[in-house]
Amino acid sequence: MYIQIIFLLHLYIQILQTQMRIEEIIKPTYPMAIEKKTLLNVMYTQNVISEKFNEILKPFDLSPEQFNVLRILRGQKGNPVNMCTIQERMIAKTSNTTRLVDKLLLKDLVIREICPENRRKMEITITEKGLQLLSQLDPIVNEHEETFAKNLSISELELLNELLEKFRN
Amino acid sequence: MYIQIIFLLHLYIQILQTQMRIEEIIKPTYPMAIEKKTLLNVMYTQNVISEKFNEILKPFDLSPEQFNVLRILRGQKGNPVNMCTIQERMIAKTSNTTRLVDKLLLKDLVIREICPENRRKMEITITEKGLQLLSQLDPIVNEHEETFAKNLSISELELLNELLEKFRN
DNA sequence: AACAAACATTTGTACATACAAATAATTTTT
DNA sequence: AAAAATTATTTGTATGTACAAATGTTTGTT
Repeated sequence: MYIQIIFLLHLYIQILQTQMRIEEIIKPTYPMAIEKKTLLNVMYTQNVISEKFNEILKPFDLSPEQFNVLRILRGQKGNPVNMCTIQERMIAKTSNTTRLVDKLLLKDLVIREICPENRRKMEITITEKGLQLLSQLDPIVNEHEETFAKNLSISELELLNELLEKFRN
Repeated sequence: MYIQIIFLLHLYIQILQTQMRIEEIIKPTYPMAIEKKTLLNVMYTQNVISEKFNEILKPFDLSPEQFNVLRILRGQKGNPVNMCTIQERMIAKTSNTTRLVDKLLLKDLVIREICPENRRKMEITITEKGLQLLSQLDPIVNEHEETFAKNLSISELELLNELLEKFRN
């Protein structure tokens, strides 16, 4: 099954930096159906991207989710953002914005205040320290994104986008 | 950033079943660079696949990881598998096979015995109940995998695989 | 045989997801 | 104005990941 194989693949991520076809990585005993193989390939590719992104954030002591919240806050250009807005921007399913923001508070990356107009609401603002951290990360994150695309031409990238959009219905 | 946007997209998964381009989903204020867009598209597509797979498993009270372990055990055709083999097949990084197997034990889907030849080792075997659960899931999981591919021709699928392999280096 | 090293698994901790329930403030209804 | 409904956030619980340390067993060395 693909989940099973996906994780098997993890083994190889650190070892192999060269381009490999999915069969070379998972070495199935029987030839895999193209349908299954494609699904696997999407899963695996996302995995590689996430792995690298985690490595980028690790030295900055940020989780991808914390980074995510900081980016949302910066996007508001200094205006405070309340919890439910952050939540909406992150996921439909109620993840735990409260606890994420707690962690950011401990690191002095954000400020949390009660909204004077509506005391149910909280106003979260990114601090100068938070902004500095993000600007430190900006070039690294941009480089990360561009690295993946560099092996494909513009028209190949466009084609890949089209195929992915068709694939997921 | 893509993580930020990826989760935003979640909002739309339940609402939209029709084919959409990535820009229509995330509605960026400025046109997104094709490099960033492609990365996003991979992340989002994996997300859609995982979501659907979770939904499939939920009525069976199985997590993807638990399903994964059961599949590994079935693959051994009745032979017991020890913890480190399961661990290897799942991930390089030491995830928590012990606690995953604990959960499966509670549901009587597996048996855990001390290996008589080497008392450090544990022998994990899938039970009849576990096998029955998997065979119930088989057609649903297969259908799930094939659904995604059905909008693409064989040559498009092959092309998608090639592009993904190039993309991740 | 005793000690160290290696191996297999378990346990602990911090953090994240997913979901449900609780709490508190505000708005709507009667 | 009081009760009900809605809204915003927090808290709780179960589960999973990621990583480090602890435990128990076997193997290798002297």
